[in-house]
Amino acid sequence: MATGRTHRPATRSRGIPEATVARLPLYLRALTALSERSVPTVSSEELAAAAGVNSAKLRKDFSYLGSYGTRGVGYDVEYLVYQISRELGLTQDWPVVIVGIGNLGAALANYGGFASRGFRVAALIDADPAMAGKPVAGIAVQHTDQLEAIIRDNGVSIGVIATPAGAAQQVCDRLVAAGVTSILNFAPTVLTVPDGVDVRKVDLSIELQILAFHEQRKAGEETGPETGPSAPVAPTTAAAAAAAAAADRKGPDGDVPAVMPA
Amino acid sequence: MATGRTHRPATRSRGIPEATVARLPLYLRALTALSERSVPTVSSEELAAAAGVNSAKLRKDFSYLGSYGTRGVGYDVEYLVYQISRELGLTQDWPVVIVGIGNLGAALANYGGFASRGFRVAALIDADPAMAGKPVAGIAVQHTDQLEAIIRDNGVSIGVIATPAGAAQQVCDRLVAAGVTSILNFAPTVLTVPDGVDVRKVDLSIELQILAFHEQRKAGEETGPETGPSAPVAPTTAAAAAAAAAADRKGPDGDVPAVMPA
DNA sequence: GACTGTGAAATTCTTCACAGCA
DNA sequence: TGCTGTGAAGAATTTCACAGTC
Repeated sequence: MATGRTHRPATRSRGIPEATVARLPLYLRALTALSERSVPTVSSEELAAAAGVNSAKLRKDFSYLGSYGTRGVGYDVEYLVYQISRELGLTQDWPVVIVGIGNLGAALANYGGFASRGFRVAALIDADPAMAGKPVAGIAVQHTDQLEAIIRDNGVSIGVIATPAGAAQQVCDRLVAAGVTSILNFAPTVLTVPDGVDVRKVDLSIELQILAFHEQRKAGEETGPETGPSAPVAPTTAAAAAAAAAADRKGPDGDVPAVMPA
Repeated sequence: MATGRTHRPATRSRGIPEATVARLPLYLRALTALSERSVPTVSSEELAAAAGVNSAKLRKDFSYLGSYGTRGVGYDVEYLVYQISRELGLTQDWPVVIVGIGNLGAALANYGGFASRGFRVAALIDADPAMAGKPVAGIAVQHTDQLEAIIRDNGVSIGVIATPAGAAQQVCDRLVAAGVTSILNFAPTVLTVPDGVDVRKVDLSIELQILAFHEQRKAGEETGPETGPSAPVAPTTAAAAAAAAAADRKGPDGDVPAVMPA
């Protein structure tokens, strides 16, 4: 994912496997739900069911964090919430900026889960001058010109990119230059970043395509190969490709005005 | 993921690894961009760079599809676009319904990548009677009452859930009962589905938490353990947990009832 | 007796390195 | 010569199964 070097020093220091890290938020969510219901302890079996994984995997995952359970009893919910939160770095406050306030950016700004789990929306940034000053989710949108100042003034290290694909790399470069070292990318583009910067991407179109693959397979099993569940279309390859590429250029929000050549 | 049996009978030929399937959309996107620029052929090295993977992996991935390249030359762009599209089931038309037309649902409806890559938004569905009839992305929102009829009339097999977490399982059950067999879930909940139904989830909060984990580690490497990049907060564990759980219940869009101030 | 923690086996995924073909 | 296709090695992840502890 990163660049050049011998991959990343990555999951080395504490030795928590990446796959485990990716599941910790899942466990945390299930645990907070239990905590809310004042459930004092859970077994690996119960918690695993709530998190949608199997219990052996969960126990193995927790074993990387330490021995936080009690044999014959289970895990103390509150204690485990704390330990996982700490491990994930959620006991501190992470200021986040969202760049590109189209439909998606607005949805993200309004997303309750942001504000409450250690993340604070420090600023909303858009390239459209007409957006400047408008309140979205109670926060006034600021112009892209302010990007570097906002990052530095707020000590922002996490940036969310919800711009059209065409603007994403440029925005990314500016974020990184200003000091951001983690990026969540919603634009359908591969971002190039220097070593030491983490990028995670969320791509709606990709997820749907993966579903389509499995869906097609199901259909094929029932009715034989090459049979679709609905009106088969078979568009001209070139035309479809062009349309898809054009759509990508519009960005996650379609043609909604967002950040553009600043 | 699905059946209790020995998983898939692995119908001889088609043994494409899941990891490979997940990358095909990435290759497809890079290829469509090349196709648009009328580039006739690419080497594995070039295409891999464009897709953000390494070339050995790409060649291995393609080897599961067949031998579509030419030694000493590379891959024919158009041909590969077609082959991957076919493999992913994108040469047919997939009607999709989006349930939950809040900020996020509206963003999804407006997402250009949906419409152009084999997916067609067949309907937008919301539980709020006030939303019924309102046009979002050019499509009139329909009430949840119509869900089953819509699914059946349109032969929908893929559903997108963008409702609050509390409604997600119920919506999921109805979708599945009506015939949907693939679900893309944006609600921060684990969905339970019968065998044969695929669920993929997209969770903004989880992605951010994973970034925070790595971010924390970076900070720790520089300045020693337990040092934050910003104002450390250390909230009461129980309070934080309750707040987080409460936020989840509000759903991906927070508590905003409907479409943004368009 | 119940349930965790964990070596070891099994499986999946990635990378290497080179044979083989245009 | 240049680049694909792929066995084989290596790494990561998942699962098994059971010893250990409360």
